[in-house]
Amino acid sequence: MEEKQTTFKPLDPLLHSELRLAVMSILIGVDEADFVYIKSQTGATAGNLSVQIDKLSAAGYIEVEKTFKGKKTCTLCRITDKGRNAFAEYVETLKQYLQIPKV
Amino acid sequence: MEEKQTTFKPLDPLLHSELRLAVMSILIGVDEADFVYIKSQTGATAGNLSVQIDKLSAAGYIEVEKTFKGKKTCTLCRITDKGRNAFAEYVETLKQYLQIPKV
DNA sequence: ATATTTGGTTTATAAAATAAACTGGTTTAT
DNA sequence: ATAAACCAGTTTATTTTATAAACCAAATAT
Repeated sequence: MEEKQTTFKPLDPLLHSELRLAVMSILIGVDEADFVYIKSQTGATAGNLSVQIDKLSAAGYIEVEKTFKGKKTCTLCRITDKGRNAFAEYVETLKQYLQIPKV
Repeated sequence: MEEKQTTFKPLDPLLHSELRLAVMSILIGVDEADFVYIKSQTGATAGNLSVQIDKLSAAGYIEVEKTFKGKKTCTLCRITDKGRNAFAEYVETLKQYLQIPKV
C-alpha cells in the first residue's frame, strides 16, 4: 500500500537561510560565541553577518551582549530558549522534506 | 575534549528553497508526478510552481514532459540522476548545519 | 603623527520568491 | 451557438531577502 504524501509544513523563514542557520548551528553547541569567531567559522562578510545577527536577535532567537575584550569591542551571542525550540522544530520540519524519519 | 566546529559547506542554492525542495522531495519518491498533483501537495500557487519547476528543469535536476490527459494538457515531472545526486548531497551537507550525524 | 588594522554598522545593489494578471483551450450553462 | 466559468499553466510585476560595498570609530603599528 502506498503512503500518501502529506502536505508540507512551512519552514521557519528565519532559520531557512544559509547564514542564519549556520549561526544558530554554532550557537546551539556552545555557551556563547563572539562576532569574530562566528565570522571566521562561517566565512561570512562582516556586513552580512551583522545583518543576520540582528534578525535573529530581533526575533528573540539569540541574545547579543556588547562587551570588551581588553580594549576592543566584543559582540557576544547566545542562543535563547526560544531559539533552541525554533531550531529543534525547524529540524523536525525539515526531516519531512529530506525524507529522514523522525527518530 | 572539545570538538572543533568545521567551516560550513555551502548549501546548493537551487535546493535550499522551500518550494523547490518540496518538489524534489515529492519527485524523489515517485516515478513521475504531474503539475496539478505537485501543486495540490505543496499548496503553491500555479505561477510560483511554474517558475520553480522551470528552474529545476533548467538545472537538469528534473525533466518535464508535456502530454495530454484526455483533452487537457498535463505537465509531467521526473527527477533525473543529476537531481537525485544533488538532493542526496544537499541532505548530507545540511546534516552538518542540523547537527545530525552522517549515517 | 599618520597609516593600517580591527570590529563592527549602515546603506545600496543584486537576486530570489511570490503573487497578480494573462493566455489558450475546454467544459458547462443558456 | 454563444457566453460564462473553469482548467492548466505562463509571463510579468512586485515584494522580500540576501549580500556586498562603503563607511565609521577605536586601537595598533610604523
